[in-house]
Amino acid sequence: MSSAPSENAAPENAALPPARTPGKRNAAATRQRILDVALAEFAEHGFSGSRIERIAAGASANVGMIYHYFGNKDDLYLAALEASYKIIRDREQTLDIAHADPRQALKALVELTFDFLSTDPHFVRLIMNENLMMGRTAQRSATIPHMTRPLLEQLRTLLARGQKEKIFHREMDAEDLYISILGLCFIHVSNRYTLGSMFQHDFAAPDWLARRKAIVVDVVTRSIVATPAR
Amino acid sequence: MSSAPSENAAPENAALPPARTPGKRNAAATRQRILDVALAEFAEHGFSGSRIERIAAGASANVGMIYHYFGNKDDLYLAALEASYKIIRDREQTLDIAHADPRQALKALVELTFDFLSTDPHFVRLIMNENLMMGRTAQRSATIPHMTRPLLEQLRTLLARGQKEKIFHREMDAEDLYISILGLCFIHVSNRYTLGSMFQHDFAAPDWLARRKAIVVDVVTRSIVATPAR
Amino acid sequence: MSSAPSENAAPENAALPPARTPGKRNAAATRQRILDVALAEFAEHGFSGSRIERIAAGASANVGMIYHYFGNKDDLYLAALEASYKIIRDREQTLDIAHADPRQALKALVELTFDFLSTDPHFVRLIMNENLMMGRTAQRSATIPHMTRPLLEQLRTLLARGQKEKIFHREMDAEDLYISILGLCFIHVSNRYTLGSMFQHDFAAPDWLARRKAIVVDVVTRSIVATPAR
Amino acid sequence: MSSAPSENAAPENAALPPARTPGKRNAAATRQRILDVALAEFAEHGFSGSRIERIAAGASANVGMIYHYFGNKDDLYLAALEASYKIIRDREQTLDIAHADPRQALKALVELTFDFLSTDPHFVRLIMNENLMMGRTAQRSATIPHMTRPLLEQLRTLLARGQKEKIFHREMDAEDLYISILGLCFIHVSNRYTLGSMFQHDFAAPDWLARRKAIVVDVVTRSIVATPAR
DNA sequence: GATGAATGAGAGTTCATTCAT
DNA sequence: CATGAATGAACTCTCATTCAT
Repeated sequence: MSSAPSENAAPENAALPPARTPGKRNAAATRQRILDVALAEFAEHGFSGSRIERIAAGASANVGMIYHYFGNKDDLYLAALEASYKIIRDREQTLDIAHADPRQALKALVELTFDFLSTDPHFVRLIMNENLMMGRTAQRSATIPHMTRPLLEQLRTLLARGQKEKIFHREMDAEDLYISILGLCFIHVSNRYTLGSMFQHDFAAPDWLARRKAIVVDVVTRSIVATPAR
Repeated sequence: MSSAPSENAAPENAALPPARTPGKRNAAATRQRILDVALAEFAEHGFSGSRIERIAAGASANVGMIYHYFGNKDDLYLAALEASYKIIRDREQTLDIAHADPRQALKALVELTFDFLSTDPHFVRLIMNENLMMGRTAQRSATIPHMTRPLLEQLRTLLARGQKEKIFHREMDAEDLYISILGLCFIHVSNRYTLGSMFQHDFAAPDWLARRKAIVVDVVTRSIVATPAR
Repeated sequence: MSSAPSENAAPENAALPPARTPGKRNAAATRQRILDVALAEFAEHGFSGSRIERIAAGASANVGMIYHYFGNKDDLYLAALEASYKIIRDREQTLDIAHADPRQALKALVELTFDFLSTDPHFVRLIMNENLMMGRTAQRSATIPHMTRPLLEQLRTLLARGQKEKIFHREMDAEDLYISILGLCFIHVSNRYTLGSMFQHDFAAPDWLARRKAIVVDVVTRSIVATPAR
Repeated sequence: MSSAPSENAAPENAALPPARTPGKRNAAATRQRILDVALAEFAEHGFSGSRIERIAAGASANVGMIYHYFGNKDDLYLAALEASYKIIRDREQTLDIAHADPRQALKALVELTFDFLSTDPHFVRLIMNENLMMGRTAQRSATIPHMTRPLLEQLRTLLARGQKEKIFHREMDAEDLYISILGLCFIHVSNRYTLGSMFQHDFAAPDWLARRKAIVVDVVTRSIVATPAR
């Protein structure tokens, strides 16, 4: 159920002996379990379709605990959304754009995005749901609006270097490039089921994903590399 | 509110032989009004978030009528989804791919897709919602799974001609091309709000759309046109 | 669907050529069809469980007709109840108690009651339902309260003759005898399903009914025939 | 209102260790109150005619609690039916058939049945309703189908002894005898209102019941006792 | 006479939230 | 900290009844 328990729960549990004090359960751990389950629930059912009671049961907690730790359904959803964003942000930081060949760096960036969106079972669905809700919750968040800052910075650096080196000849904006990458990496996940019923195959199959990833890298690269006059 | 104004509003103004009172005792009109409002409601609130009562009120009907004509909420949603698909399908048929220069035809196709997805206030949201529901309803539909047949045929014809004429040198699959086009035309609509909070501007602004459309056409074109060895 | 179409509908249809005047349907026949279907519906589903729309559909009529002919659901139920009672009353009149040996006459009466209750698919269920509704409708009826008059008269005559002839030595009241007969003839029909789940066989099977009928005749007879001092 | 006052009301008046507020925050008591009221409601109005809201109000609970404890209306009805059966079963176990004179034992059994059916305000109506619903719920029950096992065993024992002692000469089956008893004890309760409107008196009047009980005992006894050749 | 569209009240059921223990 | 009983508002759906045509 948990999308990334190791990264979130691990620090809490690290120093804890397996046997806890009987009367007092581990508060932080309970909170984290609720959050993990909530993230999965909201991703799977959307906001309206998610059930507080199901989250409580899934986290081996009870409804009261959710209200104790998170206030209400809206705020729990906000917390889940932020937690989900944090995962991708942390992932992006692992890239080292600066010291690579721009073309290789671009490839690495696209592949990371493609892999993350294709692999994380919750992120795309949460984003879709949030957009269906017209960004109501993301706007309330103190952290989400800035989430892609680092990625964009990397992209800008990368673009500038490529253009200076005449590898990328076009004056493409980082924003435009980012949106193209996102669109090409997002669609087969977001539209997995409607595409599936159109083309009659599974858009999450590993083989298909591997082939598609190469195509996406190619499409993105072709869109900015300098070409002899055409 | 009406997603199919031509079919609904037109007869009222034109010369109708039976000449009935618009909102009263008119089965077909009532059914259509319900369907139009339901389409908007489901697009705006998703399935769970949509309210039968709100649809009834919006259609100047009452709850009983909805159940009389559509059976239940699920089937009303199915009808709305099918009606929405029908609109884009009809639009696509207006394209004349066969008799144009492949490059121009591709451009026309991309622009039509871009414009439709950017303009229709309901289609993208319905598709997103349907995917969040794991395609549960699209699978039940007798018509939806075949909806992109004609479009794909057009795309295959176009690709074949372009490749024969050596304008398109790549052996790109129609499916792959379609998904790239869809991804590039879909993302700024589907992710309008989360992108908006990242980049702090409105992704539905006409100026931005016009510029972006050109970029998308460019990215798609570059992805398949023959280029001198690179 | 009709519980006794021959007795009720026959006179209406007798003189009618198969082709009716197109514009005007046969009013009396429609009314009768509704009544027949209503009787079956009320017997099958009880008052609350019966559906006006289902009755209309079953009678190949429409809801408006039911209100036109019968006023409302309550009055339709009353009409159905009275129609059902009329059937058993007519049946009882076929007995000729006066000119038979008292013991034979008693047997004939018991068998007639047993057969009617076991055979008519609706009567017992309507009576049960009416009793569950605390006789609310039977009390409103002008005809129902007198329905068993003739039967009781026959029973009184029969008892008096049997006692005068010293065949029936007991001073049993006609009412008491009637209730015993009714109880013994009613229970396997009224409690068909709960008895069925207790004894694991079908209480409407012809074989069982034939055997049981003999037992009931025997029990009733033994209850009133004169016996040497015991 | 309560069908099982011993289990419900007694603890309140007795010395209860936890001593909770009667109507508040007491799961078992709330559940029992709902069940008691539901039993009465279903007996009075039948399944379709019963109202969840009325049951909640009658039990000083709210609608949600009913769904919390019983799932849905169907299952609440099942619980009520089982509870009602349990009452008569327990009552029957109080009889000591084995050590009495067969004739006396038979009399005791008939009188117990007669009294229970005449006295319990709910049982007969629930059985009638269940049969109108074609035993749909009794069949789902794990306990009901076996409910008359013990009674039938008693009856078989009693019959065998009576026949061995030449008091009962007939080879009457226990099932046949049971059905006769049930029919004779059931009819004035099940058909209380239709009989009432026929005979113009109250079939629940104590005087009438006392007289009738003697008759029923007599009819049953005569049906199986050995008689000199007739 | 006949049709079926339309109405409105109310039924069963669900669910976020509160609160006594 | 933790539990789960209790609440009340709302939601989907049904149905007897009316009424324009």
